Amino acid sequence: MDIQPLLYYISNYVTLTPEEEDFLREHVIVRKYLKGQYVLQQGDVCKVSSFILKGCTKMFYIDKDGQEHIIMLSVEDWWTSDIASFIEQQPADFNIQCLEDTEMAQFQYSNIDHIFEKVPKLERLLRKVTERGLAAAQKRIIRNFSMTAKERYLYFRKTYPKIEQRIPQYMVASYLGITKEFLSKIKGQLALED
Amino acid sequence: MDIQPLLYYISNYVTLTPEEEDFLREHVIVRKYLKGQYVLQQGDVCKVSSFILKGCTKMFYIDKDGQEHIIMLSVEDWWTSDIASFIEQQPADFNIQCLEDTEMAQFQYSNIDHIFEKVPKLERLLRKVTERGLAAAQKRIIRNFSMTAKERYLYFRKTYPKIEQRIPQYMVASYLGITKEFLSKIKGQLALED
DNA sequence: CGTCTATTTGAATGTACTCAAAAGCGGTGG
DNA sequence: CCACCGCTTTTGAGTACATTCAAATAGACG
Repeated sequence: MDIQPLLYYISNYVTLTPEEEDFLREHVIVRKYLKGQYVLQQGDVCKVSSFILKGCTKMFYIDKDGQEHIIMLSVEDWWTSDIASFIEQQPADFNIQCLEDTEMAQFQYSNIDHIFEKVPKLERLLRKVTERGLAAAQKRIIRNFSMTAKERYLYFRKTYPKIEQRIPQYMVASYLGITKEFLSKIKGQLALED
Repeated sequence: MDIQPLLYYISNYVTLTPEEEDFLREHVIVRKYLKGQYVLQQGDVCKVSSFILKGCTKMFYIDKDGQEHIIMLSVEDWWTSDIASFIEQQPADFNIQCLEDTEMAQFQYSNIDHIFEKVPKLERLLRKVTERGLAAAQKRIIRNFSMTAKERYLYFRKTYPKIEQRIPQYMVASYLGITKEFLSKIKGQLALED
């Protein structure tokens, strides 16, 4: 598979010349992972920032009690990386694991400055993508503060209907910041209400 | 006051030539606000991204029950803007208000593309700052999921000791996502433990 | 069909919230 | 200097939302 979905995605932000597209093709790595494979493990340095061409991943954190907390669920046309580890090249706090067989286009830390220098439009792209990510993270913080678990679940279901169908329920619970048992009870309640 | 603190801050990320510094000086607005003044109000479009030269601000959201939730507390050398509103030029969900007399260096949406075109290093700067902001926001989401209110308060106190002293306790509570009453009880508990 | 994993259900518990009232604190004016 | 005002913090009782733990049920897959 080639990077067509990435090129199409990029065209929503900036317009690349054919030469720039070729340059990009030569400088990103297309890589396939199997379901269950780790793209990054807590403690390792995050060396790539990945665009998902096909498949699905979770980024999660294991806390001191051994509990898993999902920070982010990513599907096609989303990015995934432990950005703190990537920019500082320090050991990652987070894990990234594939929930399906997954194909990614990966930007490597080792040549990203070179890429940005040759094609400044890509730096613009990454800036804009990161800005959106930050805006989304801030709104998520607010939702976690101002909504009940039930409201957050309904929001999730409405906003990412496709994702809910692709992953087990206990992962949705983890993404929402609640236990799997409580999400089950919420769903039970909602079923009664209809 | 001039933009010296901004220039010094920038030097941690990129190295500007004297000409570029002059260009920057001519293209940012230095603006003073009094304590209590709003930099941005929910519903208005966020037209500037502000670097704090001196003072302190809160960015907050008023939910449907009229409750205030603080997303971000900013002091000297921090940025503040409703980034979602700024990048899309859509009505803001958030308010930004000064907690002290405050001076800011402001980048305007209307000429930011021009600034980035003339001094690409500034686009690099803003990309990096945004990346850090995103990394911090993700870690905050995780803290809210994996720590109790007491642990979050201790983390806040340890990480931002200066900020705690500058703002009323009920705002700290709002930033931590708890009620002012409960934070008071946590502090009572901690006082007993020593 | 059996095994493994995911989901549901229930009882007991805990963390944090609501509401109401009291106490503390800083500034202002008499 | 003290009395009062407004605002912030503290305290307490009752409650709500969500968790823990244990057990039962359901689903997926070989």
